[in-house]
Amino acid sequence: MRRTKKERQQLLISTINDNPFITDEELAEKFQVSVQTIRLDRLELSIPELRERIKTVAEKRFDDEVRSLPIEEVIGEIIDIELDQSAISIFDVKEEHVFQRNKIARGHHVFAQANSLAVALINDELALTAKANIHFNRSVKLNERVIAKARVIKIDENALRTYVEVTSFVNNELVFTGNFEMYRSKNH
Amino acid sequence: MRRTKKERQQLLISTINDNPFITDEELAEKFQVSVQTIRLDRLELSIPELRERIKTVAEKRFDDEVRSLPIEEVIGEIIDIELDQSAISIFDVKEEHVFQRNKIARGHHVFAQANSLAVALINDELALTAKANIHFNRSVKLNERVIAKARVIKIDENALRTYVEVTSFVNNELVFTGNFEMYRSKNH
DNA sequence: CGAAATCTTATGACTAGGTACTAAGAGTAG
DNA sequence: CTACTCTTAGTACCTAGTCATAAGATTTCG
Repeated sequence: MRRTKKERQQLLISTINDNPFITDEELAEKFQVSVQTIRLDRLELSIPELRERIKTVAEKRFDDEVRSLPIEEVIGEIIDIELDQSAISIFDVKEEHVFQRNKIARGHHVFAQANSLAVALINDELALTAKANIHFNRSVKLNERVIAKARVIKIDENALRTYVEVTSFVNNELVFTGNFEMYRSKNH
Repeated sequence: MRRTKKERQQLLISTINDNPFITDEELAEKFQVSVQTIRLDRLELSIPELRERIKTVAEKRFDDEVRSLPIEEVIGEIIDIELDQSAISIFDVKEEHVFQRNKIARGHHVFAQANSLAVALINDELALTAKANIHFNRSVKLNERVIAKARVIKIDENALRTYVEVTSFVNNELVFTGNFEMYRSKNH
């Protein structure tokens, strides 16, 4: 035995882990044992065969793609609204909204909450965002609840524009401010 | 012939495209032709076999993970990137991204593409949006393809800020511009 | 030391999901 | 009717395995 069985199996785990695309034959070559030994090792360690490993990696990617695509219709739940005046929504930050690495919410979700609240506030069937000036005051983390408050600042009947200010808080701490210039299709 | 060859092959392409995990046998069943016909079709269309397809999907995921930002955290598909310099992504507007009434893309999706591109561009493990100034020039509609181009304008080493400009186009027509002030954790 | 236990290797039969090639029948257009 | 395309069938072969059995090699223990 060049290495003990235990040593080899430990190495096998980490080897496959950082390259799931390796075949039993390559592993046998690498560890200078027979292919059968590698197969027994995999059996003992419950490591699936190459093709299954690849499939798992591929499926994971596929799931991620499907999951990351749709941002729901309205981001956050509107709990109070007075058209053309003010509105409030809450948004709970979950796993799917944060960067895996540091559990900080991706900016576009916080923006999306504010933006969709601004859209909802406009009493018009066609409300679009024309411009926005936004500011992320502090980062929002996993499991925090963001409360966004939107307020109409000005309505410009001629230019068909409505100006909305949105401020978002976590525990009364300001995390985001945004000034939205919204387009509307009809005079009010 | 239940369908013409052309029709079948077109359907084959899209079927495999949205489920690369389907076998020839399942395809044969689906199109009510023999397995051999499916194989001839794949040969003509240069569509690789199931295992190769799965492998490609898996490898793509693997490659992406190695890069500075995992793919599932990006809205749109990054097709070109030079860290700290420029990047390009494409985003196809689908049903789930538009207002039901008028089939216009919700602003936050266009923003999300631009914002996540700006994040990806920063060569740092912690890149966050601090501020943004955005402008929606014209509305984006269902089935349009948005091409976002991001460019680093300035890097402020002291303030740990990187300024990124993103311009998004549909058929060479400007639909969105955004100026992002990005926070980074480390000096470059 | 020798038997028992563990570890390693070999062998054979079988599998999925194919490729590559040959052959033949069906349907259609000129 | 012939020529051609399209479809189906069948064979041999491939990879990267599984599963089961058997036997050799090595280590451990009494």
